[in-house]
Formats: sequence, C-alpha cells, structure tokens
Amino acid sequence: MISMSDVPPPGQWLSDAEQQAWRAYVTGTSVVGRLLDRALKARGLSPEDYGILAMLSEAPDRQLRLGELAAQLRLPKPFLTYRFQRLEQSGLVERRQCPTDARSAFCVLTDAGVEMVALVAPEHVASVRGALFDHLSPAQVGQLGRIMAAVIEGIDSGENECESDCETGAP
Amino acid sequence: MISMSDVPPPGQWLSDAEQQAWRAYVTGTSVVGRLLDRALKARGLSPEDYGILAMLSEAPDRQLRLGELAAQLRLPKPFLTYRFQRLEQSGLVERRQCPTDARSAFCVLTDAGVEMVALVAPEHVASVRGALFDHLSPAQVGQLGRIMAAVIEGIDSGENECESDCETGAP
DNA sequence: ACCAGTTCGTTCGATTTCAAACAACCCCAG
DNA sequence: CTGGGGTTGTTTGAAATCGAACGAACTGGT
Repeated sequence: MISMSDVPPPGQWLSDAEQQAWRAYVTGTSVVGRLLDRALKARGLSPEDYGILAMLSEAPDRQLRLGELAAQLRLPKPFLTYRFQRLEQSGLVERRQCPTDARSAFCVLTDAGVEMVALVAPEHVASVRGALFDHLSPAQVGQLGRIMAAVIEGIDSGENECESDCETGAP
Repeated sequence: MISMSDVPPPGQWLSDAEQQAWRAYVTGTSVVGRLLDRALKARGLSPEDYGILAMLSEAPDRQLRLGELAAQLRLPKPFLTYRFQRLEQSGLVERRQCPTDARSAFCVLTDAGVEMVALVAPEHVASVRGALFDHLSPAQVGQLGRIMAAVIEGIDSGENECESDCETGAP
C-alpha cells in the first residue's frame, strides 16, 4: 500500500509520511534518550561512561587503547581523555603501560569496573525495554534494526571521503 | 517469519534481534544527529536554536512565551534563557513586553529570523533526507514513523505520573 | 489594602564539552 | 643514525549546559 504521499520527494520539502516520520523520530529519540540518561545518572554515570565501560567489558582482556575507544564510540579524543580521568577517580578503570608503544597506554577495566557493569547492565537493559521494546511488536523490532542499519550503512558509505575523524589534531 | 531469537524477552537480557536493533539504534541516532548538527552549525545555529526558530515561525504572530517554548521543546528553562540571549544578539529574535503580565515577555521572531528560517529550512530538509530518508524505502519510512509514534505514545502514557517538568524551580 | 502561596524568568556556580595547539613517540628512507 | 612525516594522547581556553537559589509579579482570601 503506497499512497500518493509516499512516493516522490516533492521538490524541496518532505512528503506527509516523511514529515510524520521525522517529527516522531525527533521527539522519540529525545524522549528515549532522556529516559535512559536518567537511569544511568542515578548510578553516577553519564551515557558515554556506560558506553566506555560496556565497550571495555567486551574487549579482550577488558582493555583497549584510547584511540580505539574513541573510534568505536565515535567520541572526540579530548572528551575521552577527560571522561577517562573521571572514571579513574572512581576506580572503575585504570591505565596500563603499553610495552611496545610508549605513546599509548591501555585503558583497562578494573574489577570494580566489572562489578559496576554487572550491576548497571541489567538496569540499563530494563530501561531500554521500558523505553523502546516494550512498545514494539517483534516485527517492529526487526524493522527498526534493519532501518537503522540501512541508515548507518548509507551514511558511512556516502561520506567516507570526509574520513572518520573524531580526531582533532588533523590538519 | 518469526525466529526463535525474536519471541520472548529472555530473562534479563535482550534477544538477538533486540540486541541488533538496539546497537543499530544507538550508533544510528548518534550518526544522524552528528550529520544534522553539522549542517546547522555551518549557519551558526545549534540544533536547539533551530528548534526555537522553527517553533516560533509556526506560532500565531510568530511569538510565544518562554515557558511555552521550554515545554514544547522539552528544554530546561535556564537553557532557553541563555540560548535566547544568543539569538537576540544575532537579531533573529526579540522580546516584547506582555501587556497583561509584567513577569513574562513574549519571545518573537524578527523579520531577520523569518528570513533565516526560510534560508535554513530547505538546507535542513536536505540534511534530513541525506541522513535518513535517502537510505530508506517508502515502506520503511512508514514503519519508522509508526515505530517512533508507538514509542512516544507508550512512554508518555506510562509515565505521566512524573509530570512534564523541564522546570527547575520546583521543590 | 495586604499578606501567603504560586508562577515566571534570570542569575549563579560547578561541571562538561570540544576544537585547536601541543608534546611525545614510532617508523622508515637516506 | 638522523631527520621528516605520521601517529598517539594530552593540555588549554572558551563556550555551553543545567541544577539550585533567587527576586519580581500575579492570584485569591481576608
């Protein structure tokens, strides 16, 4: 079922269906984001902090170099430096010398960090359910996954001429 | 087609399909957001600025009170105060005394603001296309709209006990 | 008129964010 | 071994963000 409002990109504006989808997307992502942030903040973690911990907890030896983290999480490097210091002060994470390259140090998850992830992850999953999946049918879950995957794929392939910065010292 | 990985919420974790959808959602929204921000920033506007201007441009007489803006856009009030000053300096908006209530002043879009919206809106639409709709089939556009609408509906109905704050002086 | 109680928006303070410049280091050709 | 070119992560400085406290102004009852 394709209605007239779906078919062509009319001139310079969005079709009705696109308009509706866009508005829902904007406020939806905003509301979902707010909900997830709230749950994490109660544990003293920013959403990015959780990303860092989760990424490390899945890495081999629970360690990654800072640049890898930045690239995977698509965060600017100075931001990671700052945030990592904060996590260090909480004892969730620590640095370790890289034996082969004195420039870079490994970012490793401490045992306390592992505990924190074990504690927070289920809460976070519950938040994700409450914010997203509880309101969707299984079919819609699949659709959402394919849609966002297509978007990522489309953007990544369409702009690799602008590289994958997240670097700042790159003139 | 429903595979075993789709059906039940297994215990305390996400199904494979949910896992995939969630990851795609997180990085997808992040990437899309970055893309849109970039286009607006080239005009000296933050995404919230654009929201403010767009909201005002659709309001009767192109004016709203600050509290209304805060509520509609779901932004904290001090944030709006600050951002609005910035927009005032650019000449895109201005305040006007409310004749019946000396506390509050109207936020109105100037002619320059109208021009700015007219200039930026098409660019923004193009960004939205480039970031989102260009990568989706018409069917997927409809799916996305319904999915996000369901999410908003679900969340709003599920937590209206926590009111619609965005206020800060509320003890 | 007058005094609580409420609502409106601003100000203050501490934190967060990030682009640009920077220092340290690796690699490799000459 | 030495020096250019590319990498890695940090420092810096300015701007943004937002919770909490604040003052000013409307409201309704007495």
